[in-house]
Amino acid sequence: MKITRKGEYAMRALVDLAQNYRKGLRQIQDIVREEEIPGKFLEQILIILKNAGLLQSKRGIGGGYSLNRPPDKISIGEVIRLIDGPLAPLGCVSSGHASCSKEITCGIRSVMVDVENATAEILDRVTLADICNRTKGMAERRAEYQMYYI
Amino acid sequence: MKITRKGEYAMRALVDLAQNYRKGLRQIQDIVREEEIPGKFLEQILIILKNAGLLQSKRGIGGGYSLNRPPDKISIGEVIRLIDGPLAPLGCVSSGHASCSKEITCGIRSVMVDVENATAEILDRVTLADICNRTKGMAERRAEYQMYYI
DNA sequence: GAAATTTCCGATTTGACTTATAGGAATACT
DNA sequence: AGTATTCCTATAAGTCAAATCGGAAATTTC
Repeated sequence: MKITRKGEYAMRALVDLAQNYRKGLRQIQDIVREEEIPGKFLEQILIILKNAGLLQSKRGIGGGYSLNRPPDKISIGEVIRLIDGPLAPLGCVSSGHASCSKEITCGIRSVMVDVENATAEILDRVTLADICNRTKGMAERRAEYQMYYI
Repeated sequence: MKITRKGEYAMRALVDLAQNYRKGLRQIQDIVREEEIPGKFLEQILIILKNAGLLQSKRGIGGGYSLNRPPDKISIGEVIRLIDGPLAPLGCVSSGHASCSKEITCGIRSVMVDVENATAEILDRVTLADICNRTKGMAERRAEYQMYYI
């Protein structure tokens, strides 16, 4: 599995929206300014997220985006699968893929299934809310360090 | 982390060589025939593996390749890192990468570090010998199933 | 209802990288 | 000498991610 820039942008945007949950609608340009993501590219991404039911949107003046579920109900795994596809590092692992000539007896494949499961175990458990907390915790610890340094 | 075709070919070739460990040298064409890998492409891959010390080679008539270490001393992780690069699913996770603007406080990054560690945990532990055993075990179980089916 | 703002949509371009091929040089055996 | 094999470099071809462009549809404001 590879997380593309698209997937990274999606996560960053969602974390941004999670940090602003219940503060009304947030416009693309707000996110662009904060996260330094190409606007037109982000546009496409947000539409995907919206069509998948993760976001809610409104057009026109005063419009924008907001999370359609609480931040603790959206996992990173869900996002990455939506944007970048299956978590498996090898194509033949994903179901419905029949290219592997010796699929049934392929030992390599079975290892990659293990990797996929281990990855899913993590990414399906971590939510946007967790990311916010981690980020916050890190910022605080960093502030402490700065204190000592002075 | 994404495993490219190149990486997959490398693993397949190495497993092939592991299955023929201590049976003398094996030529590119032997592997090509068995594994259905483009010959000239495989050539480049084997050279990389050789230069990294995984393989031993000999030119001319009767030449070929063989593992330079026992199959249980070569891990899949070592191979993938060599061919396809770092195991992290996100660029900013790999050491020496300074592009992430908010690197220190980036919660996403810390999750990806977890994924990288979990992946490495598996891939660095599984060796070519393990793959051979898994493949063998699967083939046997498959044979049993065939028996019942008749 | 006209104008302004914002999301929505599709096509297209650009660039980088993976995949593969081509041609020959170096080496080793018979 | 001749043949078989690995080794090396260049380059073509194909694929896909990343980004841009231009405009359509919806919503609010005046």
